[in-house]
Amino acid sequence: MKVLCVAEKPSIAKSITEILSGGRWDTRNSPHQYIRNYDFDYNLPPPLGRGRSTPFTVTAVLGHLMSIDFGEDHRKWHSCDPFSLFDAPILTSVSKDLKKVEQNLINEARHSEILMIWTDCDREGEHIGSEVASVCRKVNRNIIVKRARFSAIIAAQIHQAARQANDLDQRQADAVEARMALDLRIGAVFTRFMTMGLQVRIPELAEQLVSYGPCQFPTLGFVVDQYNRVQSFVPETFWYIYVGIERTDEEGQPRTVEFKWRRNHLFDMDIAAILYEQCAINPDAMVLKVETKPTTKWKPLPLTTVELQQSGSRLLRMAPKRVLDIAEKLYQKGILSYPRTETDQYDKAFDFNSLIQKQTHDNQWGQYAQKLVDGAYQRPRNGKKNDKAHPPIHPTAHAGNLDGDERRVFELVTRRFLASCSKNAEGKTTTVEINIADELFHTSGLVITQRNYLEVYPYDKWSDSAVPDFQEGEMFTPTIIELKEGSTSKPNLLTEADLVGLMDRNGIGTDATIAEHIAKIIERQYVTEKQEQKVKYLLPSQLGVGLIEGYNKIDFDRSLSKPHLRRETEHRMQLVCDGLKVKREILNQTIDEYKEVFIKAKRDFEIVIESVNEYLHGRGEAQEALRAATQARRGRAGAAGAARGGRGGRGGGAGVARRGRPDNDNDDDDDDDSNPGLPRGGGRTRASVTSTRGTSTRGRGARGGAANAGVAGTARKRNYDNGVKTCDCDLPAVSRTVQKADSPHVGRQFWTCSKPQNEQCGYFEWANEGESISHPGNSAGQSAERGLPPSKRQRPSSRNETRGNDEDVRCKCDLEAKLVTVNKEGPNKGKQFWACPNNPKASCKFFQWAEEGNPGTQAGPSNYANINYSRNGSNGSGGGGGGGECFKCGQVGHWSNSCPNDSAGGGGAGGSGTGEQSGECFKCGQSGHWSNSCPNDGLGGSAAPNGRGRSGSRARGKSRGRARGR
DNA sequence: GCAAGGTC
Repeated sequence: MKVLCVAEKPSIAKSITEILSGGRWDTRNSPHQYIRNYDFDYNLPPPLGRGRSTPFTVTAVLGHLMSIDFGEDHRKWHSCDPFSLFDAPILTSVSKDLKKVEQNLINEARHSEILMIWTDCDREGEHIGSEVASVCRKVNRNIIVKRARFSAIIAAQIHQAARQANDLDQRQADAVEARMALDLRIGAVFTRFMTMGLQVRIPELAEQLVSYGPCQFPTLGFVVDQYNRVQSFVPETFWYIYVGIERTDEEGQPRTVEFKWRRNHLFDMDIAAILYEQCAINPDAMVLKVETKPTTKWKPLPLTTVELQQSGSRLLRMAPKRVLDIAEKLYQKGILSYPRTETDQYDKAFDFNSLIQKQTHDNQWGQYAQKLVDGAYQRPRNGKKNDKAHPPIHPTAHAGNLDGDERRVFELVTRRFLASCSKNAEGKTTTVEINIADELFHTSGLVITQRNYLEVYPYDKWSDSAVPDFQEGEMFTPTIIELKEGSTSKPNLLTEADLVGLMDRNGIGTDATIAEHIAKIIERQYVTEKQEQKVKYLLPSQLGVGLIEGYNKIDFDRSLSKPHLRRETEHRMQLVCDGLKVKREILNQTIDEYKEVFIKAKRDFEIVIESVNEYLHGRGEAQEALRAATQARRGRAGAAGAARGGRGGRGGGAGVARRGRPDNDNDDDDDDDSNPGLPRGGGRTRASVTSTRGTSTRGRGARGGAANAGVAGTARKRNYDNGVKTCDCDLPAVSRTVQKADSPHVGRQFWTCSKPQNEQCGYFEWANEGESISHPGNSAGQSAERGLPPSKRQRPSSRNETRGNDEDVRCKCDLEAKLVTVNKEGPNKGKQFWACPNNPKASCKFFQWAEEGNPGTQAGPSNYANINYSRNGSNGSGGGGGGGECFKCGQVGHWSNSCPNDSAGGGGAGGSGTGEQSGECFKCGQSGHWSNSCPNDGLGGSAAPNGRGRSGSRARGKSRGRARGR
């Protein structure tokens, strides 16, 4: 009896071998240069084994083995209507470059009785396992397939995984298969449609590939949102009292001690002036309090992939993709652990000592490592994430021979590792509070008592700033008392590090692919990089803004440029994993929805074309502003000193801006503890809320919305009378109006997230032209309770299936909660509870024990029939609007998946739809032929747009719809 | 010439 073990990658195959074999194995080459086969005997007990030495072979694949594509008929762009790709057959085959990997499996499986799958313990791993099984079964029908599950490469777990191997989880594999098919179909449909549509209409884009992807577009959406936020920013002037006193410090040097006003600053100059006058008339200061407290600067958490990319981008100024590529190289050289991990906590049995020991030879951090070995070591902090597959990124060896960027990345990872194995930095802060004419001012200083991890981690800045001696009760007269003017500062464009964080928080891409998506939107010329001094920002191109704004003007239920659609796909995959849906259901449901989105996009594509054209050529101020920014960037081409730093003008000189920052804000490090993409100065605004101006309109709400202050949770008009616009947190968005007189967008309204600044999701959207935003004056919270967001009513997701049942269990995201069974040993084992169905990154952490007889537990295919009923009802009550008709027959009152006129089209849903829906040539717009055989080809780009596309395509779309309904 | 996800 022989057991064939297959890991997801060669490194894991080797690690498993080292553990199971006890260090004694033979190795053979495989047909593939990167893969080796390891042979040894292992004592596999019953029931799997016979309790005696069993021949084991361990090998690996290189991730997914198969790839999918359309058949020959549909692979050529001009051979079919993009719409037909929604239903075209998909072929699965082993990729060309992986044929040798397949051959190795075939060779080994022929002579094995058991196939043991050792892929990573996640959905993708389960799918890769199913691919391996299918290849092996082709040559050995009776091979027994077992799945070894392990969450860390440690001996106890690996042995246990082998001995308790069970079955592959077909549901997880199915979920991945659905995701793959959806990504391919949706990506291909929209990419071909957009590319061919724009190429013939806009001469500059004649050669341009205009792709759509469910991750690409939301990524671009974040960049455009932030660009718009910067454009719409309205600086607001504030005033504050500045107090300074000259004192000699401990070294006998004179210095000015600056005191901050407790009120921070006020937006009302009159009140600030009155308070200032009182201080000026009676400037005697009395020291009320001198307080010294211990303070801690926390050491960094263990390093995840996302963190590595962000730190690398911020501290080393490298593109996230480059950081990851280098980490990958170092991993292959054997000096870094696996670099794609979501885990920021170490396993209990992790061997820190020997790893730290390896670094003691380095001439930069060797001494520090030795100190850790000699007793300064402290176990790393635990983060909250664990992918159960890989430990945090850490150095596995010492490397003294690296140079360039490899050296810098290795140094960052190693210093971070050593820092995380150190003690926190400790210090003492002294706060002095004084009173002048009943106004309070304070200053503080820091004395670092133990630098600890800071010694090895220079990326974190924490510096001494001792306060000269003050005594409680002491009286003095300040050297300076001034009324100063300042201004809230403009937000910056996104940096790549910001974007990585936004994508991570919104579940766009995975730790391994986030960087690729960013690189992709740059490659597609949707976004360019803009260097400003030492920081690189992401500036959307005219094409990028034109596309996003164009699509935003089309009234989709779920915008193509927002993260919701991707989140919905994730949610549905989870339903498949949980057995609440089957693959076919979510495929049908999702494809039907996208067909409707496509029909709408096609019908209204003129809006997108106009928007792109406007940004490329239009005379509007917003368009010219963007063109100017793009051209300035090109023209500058790195010219020194041209950049202004991105922040808006501050009225009060250099000192003002610093004064506005939160207390103790000397955290100038790489911690991602705020959302840098949001307008700065918000803390100042909030501080002023507590001022004496309770009835003043200024300063009550967030900046930029002075006229709308307090007008949160506005109801959306048009098609959503009962609904509200939601942000990316799925909370009611708030409206704001651009007021800056010199802004190209002045007077324009936009939607943004209602949360406090440092918690905002990054959502930004211009209100549509002509959209009337009513101001009922209710709070966002009230709105949320009363009205459903439009998505909830119109989206045919699983959320709606049981809508109307009062006993639904919903998580805090308002998603249908998933039922989970406790597997952990203990008194609750076997009990069920409800949890948030979102992926761990987006989870709201909802928890509720399930009770017996809870109707939610019966969710299953039988509920599927309710979808249509529920949807019809909500659709009707929602007022319908232009987008509420079935795409199959064109009638309102039902959706395509329950179309009573289905047979009218003849054939399958896709087949019939294809011919009628959009069967015209892209070049001339006529039906009866495809663009590659267009008889009107000679018309050229200039003739095509005139009239034909603009009025024609829209009118045709509608008439076809009606015709089908007859 | 399309996507996103693995990995090398």
